[in-house]
Amino acid sequence: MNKATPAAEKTTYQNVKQSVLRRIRDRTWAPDTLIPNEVDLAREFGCSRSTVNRAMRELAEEGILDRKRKTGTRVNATPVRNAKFVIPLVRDEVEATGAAYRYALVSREVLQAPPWLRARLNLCEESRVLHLNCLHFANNAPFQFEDRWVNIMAVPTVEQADFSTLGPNEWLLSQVPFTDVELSFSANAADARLADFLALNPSEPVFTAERTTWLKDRPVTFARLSFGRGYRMTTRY
Amino acid sequence: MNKATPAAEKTTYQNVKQSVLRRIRDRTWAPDTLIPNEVDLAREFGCSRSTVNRAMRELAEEGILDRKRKTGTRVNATPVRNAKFVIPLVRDEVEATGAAYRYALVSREVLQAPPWLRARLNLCEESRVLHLNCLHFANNAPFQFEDRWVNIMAVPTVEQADFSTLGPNEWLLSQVPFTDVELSFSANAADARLADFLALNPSEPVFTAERTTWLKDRPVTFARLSFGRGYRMTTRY
DNA sequence: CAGTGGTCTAGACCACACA
DNA sequence: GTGTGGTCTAGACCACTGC
Repeated sequence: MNKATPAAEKTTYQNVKQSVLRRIRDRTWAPDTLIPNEVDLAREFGCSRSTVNRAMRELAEEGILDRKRKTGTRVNATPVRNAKFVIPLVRDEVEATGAAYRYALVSREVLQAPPWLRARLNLCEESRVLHLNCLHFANNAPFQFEDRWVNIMAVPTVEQADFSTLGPNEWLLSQVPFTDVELSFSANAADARLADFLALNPSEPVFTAERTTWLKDRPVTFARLSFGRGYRMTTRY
Repeated sequence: MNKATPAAEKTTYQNVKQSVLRRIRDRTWAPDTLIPNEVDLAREFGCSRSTVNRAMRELAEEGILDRKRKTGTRVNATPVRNAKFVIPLVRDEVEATGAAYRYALVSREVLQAPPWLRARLNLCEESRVLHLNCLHFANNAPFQFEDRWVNIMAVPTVEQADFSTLGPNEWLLSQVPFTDVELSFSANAADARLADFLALNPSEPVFTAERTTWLKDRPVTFARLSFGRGYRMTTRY
């Protein structure tokens, strides 16, 4: 095979994406412009329609283009960019920084679901829940405080589980499937207990994540994760 | 045409995704299991390999599966789920709640880039930047304070732009292309100025987003967006 | 080397949305 | 009706990677 005389390279969907992005950037196709249809683009780029389709579909998923049947494809004027965040296990997040991960169980109790939780998870009045408080450390400094509630009816085996060495998040992930997740981030002031656990000053700001998961309309668990001082969640795209 | 006797439906990639997810949930394919290859799955599902491929590719993108050539496709033991956040314009975010959006320019000045900004954006010493402070209101209550810095060398026309009625974010989006974005969220305490602008108590926690954008290695702008009391960023998947 | 996923093709039919 | 994107197919070649 003669590598010095390469055959005409095929146009890939990546090529098409790059070309389209270039035209958008250099304003060949300004915002709100209607761009040619897939058949024409395929002819122009010298590739099949499927290749163009994949390129355009991905650009639409990324929020760059807006596609509609019959109307055609338009350059999105306000690129409502989708930021993707990777939500790792605490253990992985800590170890990724090179720090040693340590987990500790703070408390564990089974009780009737309190009203606020019943409302949030849509539980009936006599629902029993497992309530856990845990701490996750990075190099022995508190990294995350986990306040977790598990719906026992949805996960009966949770009552027998031993959470003294393995965190509930890892346990649940390996034991319980889920279909839906709601994730919410906010900034809150540390109360006395939280300040204590995370070694913060009272009312210091705390980055908070709340996660609720369901298995087909059945609530499984609610967790409030409070992060230590200086935590940032970062992404690039 | 007899609709009562529908032809055998074709298997779609959505069907395949659902089937695969079901098998993962009911532990037919437990975590870490190696699942059949695309050719076998196509035969089993009665569809073409391309259809299976698309289903599996999307599940891998979503973090459910882990795919490797030669090795095959494995069920991800720790579903490092990718959470997608839609990052809209402030205007759209406010108006989506039904509130009236209002924008106000607080201050505007051209100056030498301060050292911290030079370091952050990798600017040379004599770089000039436009510094803007803006407020975004929802029903006349402060919603977001925007502290923005624009690299004039990257966007020369910004010096002539009028930001008294249109926010810099909207202006930049419509005027300047970009290739890379870094986005970072954190919780911070309000300083006196911020408390003033956002009608907060001093040192109250503030949800903060910082966004830096580049156009091919050339830094374009850095913005720190501080949100008013009670702000949440939420997503479902 | 051989098995797996990654991609391209050419053609086909369909679903939607606008006129 | 008609034009657009959405998807499926059957087959092909390629690229990576573990043996």
